[in-house]
Amino acid sequence: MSALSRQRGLSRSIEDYLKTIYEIEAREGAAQTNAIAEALAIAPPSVSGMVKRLSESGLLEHVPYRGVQLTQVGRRTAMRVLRRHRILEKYLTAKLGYDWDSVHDEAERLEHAASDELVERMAMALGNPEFDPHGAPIPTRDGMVTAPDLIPLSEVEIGEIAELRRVSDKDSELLRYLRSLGLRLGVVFEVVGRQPFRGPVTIQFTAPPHAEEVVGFELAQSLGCIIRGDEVG
Amino acid sequence: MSALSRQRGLSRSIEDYLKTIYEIEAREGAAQTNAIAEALAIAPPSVSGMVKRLSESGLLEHVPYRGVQLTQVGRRTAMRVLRRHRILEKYLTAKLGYDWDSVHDEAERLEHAASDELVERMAMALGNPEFDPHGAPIPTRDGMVTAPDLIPLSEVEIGEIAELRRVSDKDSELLRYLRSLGLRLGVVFEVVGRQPFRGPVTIQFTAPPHAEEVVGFELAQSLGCIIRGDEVG
DNA sequence: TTCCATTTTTAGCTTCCACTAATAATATTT
DNA sequence: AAATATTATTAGTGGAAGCTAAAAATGGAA
Repeated sequence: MSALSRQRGLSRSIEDYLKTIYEIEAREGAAQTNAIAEALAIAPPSVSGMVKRLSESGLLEHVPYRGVQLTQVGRRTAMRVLRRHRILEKYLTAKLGYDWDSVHDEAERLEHAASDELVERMAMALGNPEFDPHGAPIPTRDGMVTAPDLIPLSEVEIGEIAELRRVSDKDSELLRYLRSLGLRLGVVFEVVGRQPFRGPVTIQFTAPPHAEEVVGFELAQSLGCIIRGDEVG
Repeated sequence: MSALSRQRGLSRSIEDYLKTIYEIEAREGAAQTNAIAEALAIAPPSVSGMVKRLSESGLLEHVPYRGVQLTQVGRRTAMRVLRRHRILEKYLTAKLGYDWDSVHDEAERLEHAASDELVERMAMALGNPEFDPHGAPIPTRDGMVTAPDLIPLSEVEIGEIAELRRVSDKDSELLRYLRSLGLRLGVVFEVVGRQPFRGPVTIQFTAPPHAEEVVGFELAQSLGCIIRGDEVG
């Protein structure tokens, strides 16, 4: 019985690995060593070592040279960390005046120190929110997430009215840029132009002053929207 | 230039050492190895090792076989940690429903993860409180503490009216016991009995229902009071 | 199929920070 | 002053988690 099997005593590192692996797995099916290393900004051999320990303690399964998948236990742990992170982000913005571009780093550190009790108290104080300030769904206490079906802005057709529902929380410079464009969660706009060959998307806000903005294709891919219906021709 | 000289990058361990050394030093003039070890619940040789590293990086001065004193830099750091801890305690009790007996452990972990910015936002949200939930003074941003002059309950004379102003935050069982006696901060009582030879102190609350309680000498030593004036004979 | 690029792993080090066992220095008592 | 008790330090170890350099496995291209 390894040292990992303490009650809540998973190290900061391990929590970070599990959370990261969960995210990569959700995106790509399995998490490869290099992808994990890059996401955590550490060297690949360090990942190999940790993966071995984590699989020995039953948190994930590892097919050498293939990749890694969380076990039930691993996934549940990852969800707990993710819940902590997202509730913290929500609390910090809602109650302590943080902006969506500054909240990630703070939550990143706090998620390893905050007890489940604290996080549940925060959730309570917030009225059990379903989404964090970037639109990411907050897992429930029993580890369920239900992400609404969103469409990347890059795939919204010309003439459609869409609402911004989700952005990535990772890059704070990008988040500041989005805010400067008026792209906050819940904002509604019409797609008025789309250049071919992965070209930029032009949008026009439906609310006055109906500003028009141009968004690069890559960025547009990362913006999750729902369609609000077509404009009346 | 050692690894310690990073911006805010003092490890959790180091922050704990500095805070603990500050507290012992405040109580006893200098912090001895064994006292530090006991306070941190680690073995004395571990302290010897860390003390060497800390003194090499200028955070404290060490006279072998004598003890340890913080330098200016070390003291300032300790005060920052202490400020973080106490504001966190205050915030958690004031805003998130924690009790004075459960708040210490949570703050103990968060104090190493919370940024100064977060702590200042909390302080702001609280109206810049001067005391934590146990009556300990919160250091200012520039590292000043002014502790009011308190008298241990064990030294309050019979017939004097006193107000409870400070308790230790370390032992949560004890804090629950105090609460069960009605001994909260700000409560006012008269000392109606004092047994000699370090015997118990009997108090009677001035507020209805004027309950009488008996407090052991050791406990009475740890309760900080201010005298509110004598009873009118 | 053979070769090359990519991806992963092994081997071997380093730092941090704890531990135990043994030793040394200081303080106290006789 | 000698003997004892207390206190602190050295010496050596261990685990967690990172690193680099070198080797190995895999998969795609020639």
